[in-house]
Amino acid sequence: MLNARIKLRHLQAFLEVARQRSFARAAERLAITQPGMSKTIKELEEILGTALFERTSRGVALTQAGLTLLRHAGPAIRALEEGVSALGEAHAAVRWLRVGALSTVESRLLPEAIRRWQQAEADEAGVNVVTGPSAFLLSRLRRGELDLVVGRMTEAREIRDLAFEHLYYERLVLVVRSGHPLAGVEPLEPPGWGTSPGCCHRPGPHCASRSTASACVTRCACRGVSWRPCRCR
DNA sequence: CACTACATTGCGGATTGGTT
DNA sequence: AACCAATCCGCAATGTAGTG
Repeated sequence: MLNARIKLRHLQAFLEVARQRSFARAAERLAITQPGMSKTIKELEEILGTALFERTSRGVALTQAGLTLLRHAGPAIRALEEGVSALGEAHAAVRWLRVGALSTVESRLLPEAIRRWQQAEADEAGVNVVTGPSAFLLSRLRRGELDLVVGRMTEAREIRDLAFEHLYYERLVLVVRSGHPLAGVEPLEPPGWGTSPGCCHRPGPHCASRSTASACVTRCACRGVSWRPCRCR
């Protein structure tokens, strides 16, 4: 239980002195007198029963106890400030739409979509965009940390219990080396790939595109195309 | 030794908060 | 509402240590 004698002013004074390394400068920053600052710190030290600063003729330095308090008081005060700030935003009725998007979506589709949405909404709602792999975005969506995700269709298991809507088709581009039999073949449709061995990114521990690879293999197999997933370097 | 920069102490008025 | 103790904070004086 926090000692009831410890007030917010004590912690604010402590943090400012720790920042400024000087009672006088900290007092100036907080708009109190230097003796007032000295007393406030002394009170806090008496309450805690330990010295927080080493006094020198040229200022002050944190003691080990001061460092320990700083590690906890700093985040605590910041959390409090953020809480008060959040209440202020809620009071001002600021709405935020939290959108998860793949990097390709973020740069191409999203800017125009956000512009249209804000025009349609005609209010002060803001948009907070988070990018990352599908699995990461979907996990945040499930935890309620995102309002919606714009990404690729993925395995049914990952989108189970989620409402989704098909937005668009994405054009895929086949890239081959110079001199490859498929280079210059036009139009290049899957049946025309013949028996050419293919290379497809195989998901590893660093990659979450398992669904992309498996879908690729499945679709090619349906068209009688030999398609061997391998790890590209 | 004088000056400067800093912290500490004592005092007192104003404010706050709990109790009746 | 009145009372009172605790708290807050400013002013003035004082102490300490580094510097030229």
